[in-house]
Amino acid sequence: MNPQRAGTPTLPPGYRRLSALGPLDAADDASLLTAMAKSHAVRTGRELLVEGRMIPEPLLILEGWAARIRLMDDGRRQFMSFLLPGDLIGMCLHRNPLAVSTVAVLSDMIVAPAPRARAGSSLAQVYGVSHALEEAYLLAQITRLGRFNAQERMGDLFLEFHERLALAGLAQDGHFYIPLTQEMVGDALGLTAVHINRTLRHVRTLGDIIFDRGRVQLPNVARLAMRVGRVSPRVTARPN
Amino acid sequence: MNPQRAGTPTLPPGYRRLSALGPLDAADDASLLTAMAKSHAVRTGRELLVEGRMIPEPLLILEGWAARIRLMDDGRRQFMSFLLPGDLIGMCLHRNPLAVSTVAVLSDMIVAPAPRARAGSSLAQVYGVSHALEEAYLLAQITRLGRFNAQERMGDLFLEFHERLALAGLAQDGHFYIPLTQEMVGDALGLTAVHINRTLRHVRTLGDIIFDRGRVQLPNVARLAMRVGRVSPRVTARPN
DNA sequence: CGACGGCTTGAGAGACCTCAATGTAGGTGG
DNA sequence: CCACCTACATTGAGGTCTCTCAAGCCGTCG
Repeated sequence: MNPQRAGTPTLPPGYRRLSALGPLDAADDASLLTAMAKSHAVRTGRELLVEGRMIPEPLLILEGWAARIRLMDDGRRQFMSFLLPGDLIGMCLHRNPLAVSTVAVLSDMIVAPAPRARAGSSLAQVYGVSHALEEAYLLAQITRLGRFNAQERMGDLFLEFHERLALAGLAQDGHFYIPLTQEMVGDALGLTAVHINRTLRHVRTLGDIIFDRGRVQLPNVARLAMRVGRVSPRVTARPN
Repeated sequence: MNPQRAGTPTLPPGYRRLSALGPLDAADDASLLTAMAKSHAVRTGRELLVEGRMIPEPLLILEGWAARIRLMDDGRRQFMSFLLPGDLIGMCLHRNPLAVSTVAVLSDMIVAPAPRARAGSSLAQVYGVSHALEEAYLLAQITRLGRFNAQERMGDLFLEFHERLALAGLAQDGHFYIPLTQEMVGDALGLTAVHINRTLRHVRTLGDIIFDRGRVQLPNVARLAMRVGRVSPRVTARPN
């Protein structure tokens, strides 16, 4: 979708996804590329934000996955949302902000400082769209947990992954990779790892989802979407 | 907390709550009062936003309750969050925004057009804090649905109500009013009305929660918070 | 008075959980 | 190359939480 500049190395998935959200003018595109030059790696298992602590510099994900998680003292764990390439971490509208959730790194990442957007700029517009999408995904997670059964939850979540990864160029033909164990899927869906395993077997026999050691295949995306009644979130009146 | 101006009628709960989030300078306070003069009533059952439709003028709730809800074609319903006096409806950071959820009016409301905040103003700061709190409540809802049992969900939700209503001056001594039926509480907590009823009986015998036709009493807020392990969300480093 | 919405209660069913054992792939050290 | 370890996946048996269906009750309103 975005023609690659001559002489530049391959653009990272995070850039692809962000620029897929809306047109960036030359100045904003330049500041994005400048920020990307200052990118750095973060290793699996680290924490980018800690609940209740000050939020450092906002970040843009270029590669890799993170998740907003909550831990309870008895060991229960809940994944509240996933942060994928192109997503922003720690963008905040007020001063002295505290993180409302911990952000844990799920796979080796490359992140860049998120360039500041001037009010009304094309970058500000893209940030706004990204932010609205993030909220839509939170709402989707709430309905999943509140009113879906195990099978529907899994189908809906994997469809969301497919949709989001496709925007970053990381999914083709219903085929993609997620850095999650069955236990982690359970922590996202409010289910136990054991029940995830049984549900996976079930949806595999249905031909809906094949999940093996991180590799996901959705043989028939449209049929699965129909089956779980999923509607993709739209946040702008005119498609970008 | 906010001394009442001589000659003005009683300030509405929405104003109290909003100004409790942070100091407003004279100019912003004035624009808020101006906006409040243009307030109007909205009746129970109406819809302020419809999922997938354009968002009209942003609103500030002065009195009454609304909820962000999602309906499924088979009749299942999920309340994703509640909007109380002082909350904002339809504030958005990008152009041509579409509503990501329907907003239904739960009790007769009084709403005012939300005054525009200039970047960096005291009002913008308060809006930012309000927005961060709203996100924190969404995250709390996710953990409730994902990892809490019926009793914990109910305790946690009612503690959230208590906390939020207290900011608007609408709760005293663990005693307040919510415009919800048992069925609606069920739709918020991802449970059936029948199970809500049984859970209510249980927590009443424990002395944790008494809920009768909208009136809620929490005889021992601290003990209940301990019992469900609730921590109140904090979104700014220095308390306002 | 009847009708209605909401609340209450019972009995049985189903979805999901817990506990526990076994299997499997990959990594490390001898 | 094999032995071992670890993390993850798989499977079984039994238990619990919550749901479904259904009936009865209560207060309000016409």
